[in-house]
Formats: sequence, structure tokens, C-alpha cells
Amino acid sequence: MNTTDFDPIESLNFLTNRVSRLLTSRLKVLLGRSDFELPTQCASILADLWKQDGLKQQDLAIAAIKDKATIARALNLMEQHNVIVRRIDEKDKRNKKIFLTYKGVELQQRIWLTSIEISKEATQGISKEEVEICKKVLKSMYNNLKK
Amino acid sequence: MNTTDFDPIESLNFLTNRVSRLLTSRLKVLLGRSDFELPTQCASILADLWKQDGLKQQDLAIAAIKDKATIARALNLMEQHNVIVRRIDEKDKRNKKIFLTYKGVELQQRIWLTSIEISKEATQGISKEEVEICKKVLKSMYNNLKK
DNA sequence: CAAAAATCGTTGCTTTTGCAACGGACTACA
DNA sequence: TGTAGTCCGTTGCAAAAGCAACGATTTTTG
Repeated sequence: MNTTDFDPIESLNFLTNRVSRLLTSRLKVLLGRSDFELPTQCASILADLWKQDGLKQQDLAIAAIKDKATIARALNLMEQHNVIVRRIDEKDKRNKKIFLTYKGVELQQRIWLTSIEISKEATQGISKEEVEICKKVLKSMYNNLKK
Repeated sequence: MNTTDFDPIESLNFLTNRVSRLLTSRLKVLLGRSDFELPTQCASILADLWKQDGLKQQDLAIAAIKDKATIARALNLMEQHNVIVRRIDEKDKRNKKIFLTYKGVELQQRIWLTSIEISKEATQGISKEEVEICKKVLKSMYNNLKK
């Protein structure tokens, strides 16, 4: 085992971590310009709510791979800003279901458009085929690791 | 623009974020078993030091895309645990150069081996060619976004 | 049917992180 | 040469995030 064999930039852990961080910080900058008054993390939650209105908090915590307390506090903020609404699940009163308000949907649109813009910046000079393969591999890794 | 067009799992931001988080949490679990007494973030710093002993703190902050104060505190911990040594750069006394101790090198080895193991888990069922393309694309994105 | 175990969201506490301000050291320019 | 501006690491402070414990509710089990 030779020390010089290893290069951090060849490690998937390193690469996904840095790219993710750079994409998020770019998102923060671009959203900040158009008075996005919430912490960037909320953008991630909004994305998860995209196709699945009515999720409970626990679902969101799992989807975001974060602690449920962290999600609860983010939702508090979003509720204060009238971006989401919490409603108790009558079928199981332990759960609170999360719904987007009209303002929340608007925010989603803005985040969506901005992410697309950032993806274009990020994949400049890379062929579409290769980007697609990259996404496919990431999806497989996600499924492998998700448990 | 139709709401149903969007699926978060198709977004590079989402994918890199989740895969990175899952890889890191797996790393935390596996290192935890073999009494890795430092916060997981230190593993990332150790990786950056792999090929470039003698970096200054600012370099590490940039490499890790984190605040220099955050790095300084992580280095404090690592110094307390005799994993690294700080030495003032005599040529420019503003800088402190970071060097690994013997114990630090040992740690690196352990982290390296563990990352390889995790990568194997994560890429199970994916062809090597596609994994390579994925890494290549991530590297390009990294360079595009790094500025 | 009753008691034990599990699930969900909240709260308190601690750790981690980033931002801003500071002092010490170097550089550039007049 | 000296003065202003820049760069580096540290510290104080505030925001963000995880862990553990709790009450309320539901499910399981005997």
C-alpha cells in the first residue's frame, strides 16, 4: 500500500461532497438576490415536497437524511413565512401532514428554475450523454446506500 | 412550465447532496467502530493533506470549501489528539503549516481503506466504465464551479 | 381488554458551523 | 521609508444541526 497511490479527488466521497457543497452555495447566492428569506436548507425540503404534498415530518426527515428535530425547526420557519401549512392527520393523530401554500408553490418554481440554471453552468463543456450517465450512476448509488 | 415535469431526484443538486451525505454517514459508522475519536469532518481534512503535507490553514479551508475558523477549530482538535502538528512558516510568519504525525498517517491509511470499502458497497451493480464516467463528470463540474 | 412497545413531533442541551471583527505580519506604492 | 492595504489565524457571537428525553397517540402482544 503506497501513500502516493491515493488522490482525494479520485474518491467518490470527496467528489460528491465538494460538488454538492459548491452547487448549494451557488444556489444560496442566486436565491439570495431575489429575496429568498429562508435558510437554504428549506430549498431542499421544498424539493422533496414537489411530487408528494401531504408528507409527514418524519418522511421529510428521512428524505433529507436529517434529524427530525432539524426538519421540525425548518418547518416552523416555513410556516411563519406562510410557505407551508401543517395539518394533523385525522387517521393517525401522531402525524402532521405538510402542505404547500400558494406562496410555497411560487417558491418551488423559483428554486426549480434556479437549479436548472446552475446545472447548466456546472455541466458546461460536458456532453449530455455523459451527464446522463453520471446522474444514472448517482441514482444507483443513492439506492444502494439508502439501505 | 408544468409542475409535474420536475422530479427532485433528477436534479444534480439533490443527487450529489444525498449521495454525499449517505457516504459520509456510512464513513462515520465504519470509522466509529475502530475508535476514531475525531469528528468525521477531520477525515476530510486528512484526505486533503494526503498529497500535500505542509499546507497552510487557509489552503485547507479553500480545499474543504469551509470557513477558515471551522478548519482552525478542527485542527485544534487534531493537534490535541497528536494527529497533526502546526509549524510557523519562517518565510512568512502569518502562515502556519500543517504536518501529519505518525499517528496521523496511520489514520489516513484507515480512512483510505474504509472509503474504498464504502465505494465498493455504493457502486455495487454498476459497471466500472460508468462509474469512471461519473467521476469524470463530477471532476469537470468541480472545476467549473470552483471558479 | 389491558399492558407493553413503538411511532411521531416537540423541547432542552451540546456540538458544529459560518460570519464579522481583531491583531500580527507582509506587500505595494508613493 | 513609511503608510495604506492585504493576507493569515484567532476569537466572540449567532445560526444550524444532532442527540436524548418527553408526552401524546397508535400498535402489538399476551
